[in-house]
Order: sequence, then C-alpha cells, then structure tokens
Amino acid sequence: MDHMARSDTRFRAAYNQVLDYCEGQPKGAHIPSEATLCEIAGVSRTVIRRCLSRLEEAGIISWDGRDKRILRAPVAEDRIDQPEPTGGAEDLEQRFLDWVLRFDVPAGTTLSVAELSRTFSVPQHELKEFLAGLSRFGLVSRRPQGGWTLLGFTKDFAVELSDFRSVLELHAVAQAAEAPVDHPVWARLADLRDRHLDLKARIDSDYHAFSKLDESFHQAINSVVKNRFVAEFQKVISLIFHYHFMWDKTEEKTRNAAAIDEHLAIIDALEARDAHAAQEAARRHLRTSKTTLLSSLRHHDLG
Amino acid sequence: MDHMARSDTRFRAAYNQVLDYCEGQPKGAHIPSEATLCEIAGVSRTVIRRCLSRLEEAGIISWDGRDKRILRAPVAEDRIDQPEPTGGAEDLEQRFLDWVLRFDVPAGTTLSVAELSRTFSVPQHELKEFLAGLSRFGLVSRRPQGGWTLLGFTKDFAVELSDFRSVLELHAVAQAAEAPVDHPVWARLADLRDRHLDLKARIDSDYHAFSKLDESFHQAINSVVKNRFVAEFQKVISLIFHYHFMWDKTEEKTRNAAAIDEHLAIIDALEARDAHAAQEAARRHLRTSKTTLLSSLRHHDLG
DNA sequence: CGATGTGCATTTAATAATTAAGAACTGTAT
DNA sequence: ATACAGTTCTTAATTATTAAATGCACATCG
Repeated sequence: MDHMARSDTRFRAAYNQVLDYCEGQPKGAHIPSEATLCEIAGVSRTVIRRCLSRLEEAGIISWDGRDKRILRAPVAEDRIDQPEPTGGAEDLEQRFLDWVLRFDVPAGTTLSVAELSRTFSVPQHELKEFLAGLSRFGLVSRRPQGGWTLLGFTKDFAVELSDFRSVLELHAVAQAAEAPVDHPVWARLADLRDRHLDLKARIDSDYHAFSKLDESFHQAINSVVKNRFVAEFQKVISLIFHYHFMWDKTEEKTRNAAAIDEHLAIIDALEARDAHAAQEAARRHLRTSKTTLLSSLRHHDLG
Repeated sequence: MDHMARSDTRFRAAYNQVLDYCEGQPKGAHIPSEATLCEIAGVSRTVIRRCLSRLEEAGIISWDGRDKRILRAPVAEDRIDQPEPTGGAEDLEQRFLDWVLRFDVPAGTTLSVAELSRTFSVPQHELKEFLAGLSRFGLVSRRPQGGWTLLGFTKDFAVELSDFRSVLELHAVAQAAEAPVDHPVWARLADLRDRHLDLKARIDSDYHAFSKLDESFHQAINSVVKNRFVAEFQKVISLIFHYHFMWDKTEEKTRNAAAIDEHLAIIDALEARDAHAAQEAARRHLRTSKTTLLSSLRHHDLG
C-alpha cells in the first residue's frame, strides 16, 4: 500500500455497493454468486473477490468457496471513504477554453502539460489526451521539442471558425424549414419567440441575459440536424462564440438588442416556411456574429 | 544505462552532428561556445554538454571550461548508431483506417491499446492520444471499464458521414463557381477534364485507375475552401470513402463509368460559371456516392 | 451430463516513478 | 559589461508498477 500505481476507485465504489446489498439481507442469508455480484456492482470478478475478501476480514460475511453467508449487519464505519468526488477531471473542455479566453492567452503560447495539470488539477495523461483531441480541431499542435503550442484565437482562426459555423448553420436552417409540422423544433421556436420578445421589452436592464438565450436559440436550430460530426463541432463553436461575447463588453446592449431582432427575423421566416427568407435572415445574422467576434479579437490585441 | 526512461534520440543525433563539425576542423583547433554548438545541432545546452563529455572521454577533444580543443580526427567507430528510423509512428491514421476496413472490424468491437500497440508497433501512449483524437470525430469512444469501442462503420455512421460530406462539398462547389478567373482551380479542373476523358475512353480495361482520379477531383474542388476545419474533416472523409470503394468490387466498372460522367457534368457546369447547375450536378453525384457507400456496407454484413 | 460457479493465470489499462532534455539563474573571466 | 560556463530547477517521454479485466480449467450441484 506504499506507492499506488493505479487508483482503486473502482474497488471502493464496488465495496460500498456490496455493503448496500448486505444491509438489505437478514443475518445468515446466502450471498449470490460472484458473477451475479459483478452485474450488481458493474465491475469485474477480480474486484468482487477483493470485496468478498475484505468483507470476510471485517467479519461481515463468512466465505468458503461458493458458500457465502451474512454474519452481521454492516455499520457506518465499515464503509470506505470515496476519495476525490471527481472534482476536476470532468468538464475540462469548458474550463480550458474559459481559461484561455479569460486570461487572453495569446496564440503561439507554449502550453506545458505539467503546468496545466496543476492549474486544472487533472492527471497529466488526461491532459495529453485532451490536447491531442484539440489538435484535431486545429486549436493546438505538438512542438518538435516536445510540449504543445496554442494556435487558435488568431484572426485567421476566427474567420475560418465563423465561416465553418455559417456553413453548418445555414444547412441547419435549410433543414429546419423543411421539418414536418409535428417536429419538436416548432414548439421550441414558439417558446424562443416569446422569450425573445420578453427580453426585448426589458432589454435596457437585462441585456446580460441574452447570452444564454443566444445559446438556446442556436441549439434549437441545430437540433434539427441529427449528425454526430455537426454536433461535435457545434460544441466547440458555441463555446468559443459564447465565451467571447461574454468577455467583450463593448456596446453589449446595442449589440444584443440587434441580435434579438435578427433571431426574430429567422423565426418569422421559418414559421412562414419561407426557406429562402430564412436563409437570408440567417446569413445576415451570421455576418453580424462574425464581425463581432473579429472586433472582440481586436480589442484583445490579438491577431 | 540500465533502464532508460526517455529515449536519447536527440543526444545521439546531436553527437553525430558535432562529430561532423569536428571532422571539418584541424587538430588543435578551438571549438566554439556551448551556445553556438546548440544552434548548430538544434538542441539544448544540456545535450551539448553531454556530447562534450563523451567527446572528452573518447579522447577526441580536450575540455577544460571554455578551453575546448580538437585532439584527433573522429573515425567511423566514434559515431553512435541511430536507433529505429521512426519506422512506424508516422501515418498511423492511414494505417489504422486501412486495418479497420481491410479486416472489416465490426462496429462495437473493443479495441485494446496494448494489442493495437503491437500490431502497429507504436508506443501505447501515442495510441491513446490517437484514439482520443478519433473520439472527437465520433469514431471511437472510451469504455467505462477501460479500453475503447469502435463506433464507426455502422449504417448510421455512413449516413451521417455522407450527409456531412455533402454539406461541405456543396459549399465548396458554390465557392468554386465564384472563384476568379486566375484561380489555380481552373487549371486543375481543365487538367482533370482531360484525364477523365482519357480514362473514359479506356474504361473497359483501366477502370481501377478511377479511384485515384476520384480523390484528385474531390481534392481539387475542396482546395477552393481555405479552412482548417474543412481540411481536417476532408482528410478523414476522403480516407473512408476512398478505402471503401477500393474494397467494394461489385459492379466497379459500371459504377466508375457513371461517376466519370457525373464528374464531367460538374466540371462543365463550373466552367460555364453556372452555380445552380453545378450545385445540382454535385448533389446528384453525392447522392450516388452515398448509395454506393451504403450498399458496400451491406455487402460486408454491417449495420 | 450440462449448467453454473470458483480458482488460478494471464492480459490490459491507469498512474506513479524515472530519466533525458529544456530552460533559467548565477558567477566569472575576458 | 558581456559572453560564457557552472549549476539548479522544470518539463516531457518512457518505463515500471499496481488495479482491474479477462480467459480458461476445473469443481460442484442439480
């Protein structure tokens, strides 16, 4: 137990789960087969056998071959502490992009795995995998001397991202216009129209609320396209646009008020099933978004 | 020298490079500063100092502080062997997709890093990074018990891939139709037209040659779009389509003859600067491709 | 005998430990 | 005052170690 290589999280969780099972059983009851316990806990037999060993040691069960019986009911002290409630390892993507944009990490910066590992408290190998994934989107690239370089967030990057977004979103709008009347998108759009009108009425005070509404709107439009590639890209795209608009506070009120009208125009055209008008409205809106993203980069002295 | 952790490839290369330098110098000559040698070899001072130590041990130079002189000319035996000429680590992507399609690895197969590491003779951590990258494209996903699952190459996957390809390629065609007269794409298209007509004339015997021509054609079309995201995806898309057509031999001759005509129709429309006709021709061709991809899956008993 | 279950051995994956390489800081001789 | 070497500290690639998964042979019970 000195130098642990791989974490025994799986064992700990399984052990507690088996304890849960034991609690529901009366003293002297037979315990099901190892394989059955595997299915209950969702782990391999190796782990279950470790659990049984420990249960025997703790005097909670007797175990001799296939004869396993409950000796006493488990108490609170029998449980094993679950270390680290996966505090940091989860939404690394969000946190990473947040960090890049919040601190205006400039393009060309070399990212060190060790340093990132500390700031995000995530094991190094997970970060390596994460960066490898990002490199597929052209956001980072490996340096010949080792390490990684942040490529994104130049002017070129923003232009290409915007253009790509336009391609995807115009396609989504075209699909939406053809959606059958009972498609869930129509209910979502009706709801979104109300929320847009609502916000428009109180835009002077609540213009900050637009950011969330914007995300919902674009999500609704893109939900019409059932495509894993589109979905994956959409995640990155929406993150970047979303964050940039959050940090760029110049003329936020005017900008958001204008965007609301642009959204409404798209909804109008879609509900009228006017595919051509919807395309045009969407094109207009995407053009505005692109301009905003570019100007926000300029304010941050990038590109 | 017992258990090496990190490879000393860099040192070996640098050492030989410094030997090269020494060969050009007369006996007794002074050797430039460590920093200068760094620039010559393109490595850090740490490596250069290791080189100097070894050169001193080998009796090739004398080294006392900044006083470094050549004692004797290096001979062939002084060189260090350059291990492994990076035999396998390079185009892993090609080899992996090739492997999947060649052996019809079915969707849902669990891929073990250890096994893949052996079959491709690539270090495990590189494979992990590679798979992490692929997961961004929805081709594989991590299993909770560890390991990875191959997701792609189901019917759904093929449909979504084809649709996504259509979106990108129709956009590219639209861009191409608007390209200025001096754009290099026109020369490429003219050349492609000739090669298509040439192949069409001898299709009965040389229909195998179409595969390469197809790739060139789609590459030319997409070259108009300067976008890193499009380019990255195009790589995967073209690989998958390309390989599938290579393995699916049913009615290859008829299929290729038809595709040639479809390509020519697109070229005709583009050269006439008729954007609408080009879109329609491209749409027709993409529809055929999709059907072919789907039927090839059916022949392989997938989906 | 067949089905189900266990014991044991092997294989795989996560993570720590190790070592080469990189980079910065410091003193010193020219 | 400055270019250089000595030193120390960091970082990244790779091996080693341990937890977990898997596969096979044998046992036990109906």
